[in-house]
Amino acid sequence: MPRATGTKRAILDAALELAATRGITGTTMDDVAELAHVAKGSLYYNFSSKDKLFEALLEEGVGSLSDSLRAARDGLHGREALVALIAVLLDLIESNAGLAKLMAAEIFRTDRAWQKTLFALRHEALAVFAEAIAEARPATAAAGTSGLMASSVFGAVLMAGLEWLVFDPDRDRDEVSGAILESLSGGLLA
Amino acid sequence: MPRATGTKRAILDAALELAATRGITGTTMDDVAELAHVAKGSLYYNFSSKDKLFEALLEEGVGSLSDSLRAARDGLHGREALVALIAVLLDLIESNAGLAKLMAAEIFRTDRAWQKTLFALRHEALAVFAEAIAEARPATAAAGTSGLMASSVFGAVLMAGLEWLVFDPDRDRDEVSGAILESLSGGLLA
DNA sequence: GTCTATACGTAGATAGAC
DNA sequence: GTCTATCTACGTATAGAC
Repeated sequence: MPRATGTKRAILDAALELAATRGITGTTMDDVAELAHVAKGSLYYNFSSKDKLFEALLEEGVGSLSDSLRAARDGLHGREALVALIAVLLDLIESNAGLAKLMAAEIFRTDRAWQKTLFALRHEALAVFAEAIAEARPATAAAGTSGLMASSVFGAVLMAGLEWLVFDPDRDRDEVSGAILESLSGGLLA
Repeated sequence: MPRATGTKRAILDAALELAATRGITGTTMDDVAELAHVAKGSLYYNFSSKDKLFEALLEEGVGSLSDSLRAARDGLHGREALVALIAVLLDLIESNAGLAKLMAAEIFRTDRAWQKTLFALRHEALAVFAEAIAEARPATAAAGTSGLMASSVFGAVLMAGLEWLVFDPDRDRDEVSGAILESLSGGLLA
């Protein structure tokens, strides 16, 4: 997602890099300022508070996640659409490992200032999966469980993807992709 | 896991309850002392530091997770073993939602004082799944991807389980279980 | 073994020069 | 729009009474 330049960009990038390993609460504004090579005052000029800074960060990151997923699904149907979504999600996790870690850490917290924002974004991203699942399996849609299955699939990709990037980065990407697809293809349980 | 009584128990319970929503860094020793109805001095008498307190908490929680998984798998083979593991994991998440949230938030952080402990415990729990997968699918074992598939399955159950407990608690447990099993049975991709 | 009181460092935030 | 300097509050940890 990092694209534009300027102070805001540098701050957001630094904040993400730090929070990916230390968590948001564990990341200080002094650390962010130092890594971004700006003074702390500039942080508060560009973002009114620490909460707003990280809300902006999550909004940008998770928002673009939904966009990428929608684009990947575009024009595809049934099994094809789901396979494409899984592949793109894994790509996004790989190229935004920091954001993925942050999401994994923050997604189930309910006490945050930006809770509503994150909830809405999370819902948007999962909805893309849920829609694809509902379309592929009308019975699931009727049972009202496509949302749960979307979480299940999303969780499988997220956890396996981060396992790979954090603890086993030398492994080949295709192996990871293959393992996820096999686990979701009934290779284990069918 | 909470079983014994006494000050240590009260402290651990309070710490878990708070950290489940605020995260560990966001939980203060003052808060823990207040909720546990003990003075802050008692915290430091029973645990030498905040880090040690939470290390003990994770060790107890994640350690018992591995034990429960091993017990569930005991005597079962192939598909049966995996279905049992998934069911028990969902049970454990339901009855220890706080710990599950904590795990989700901490599992991919690499800067913690207790990192080695948590890594080992995580590995132990995943190993139970990996062994069951390797046994059920020798081809997977040969390819060396049973660990990745274990993560994938674990992530599916964890994410769907927390989605249920945190955002959709009124839903029936069997629906959740069914959705997870279906997503892992190839209902979507086969 | 648990309490109260306190020391010490640090984090978020602001003021005002440039 | 960015900087330096500073304020204030709070969090971890300790000391010492009971």
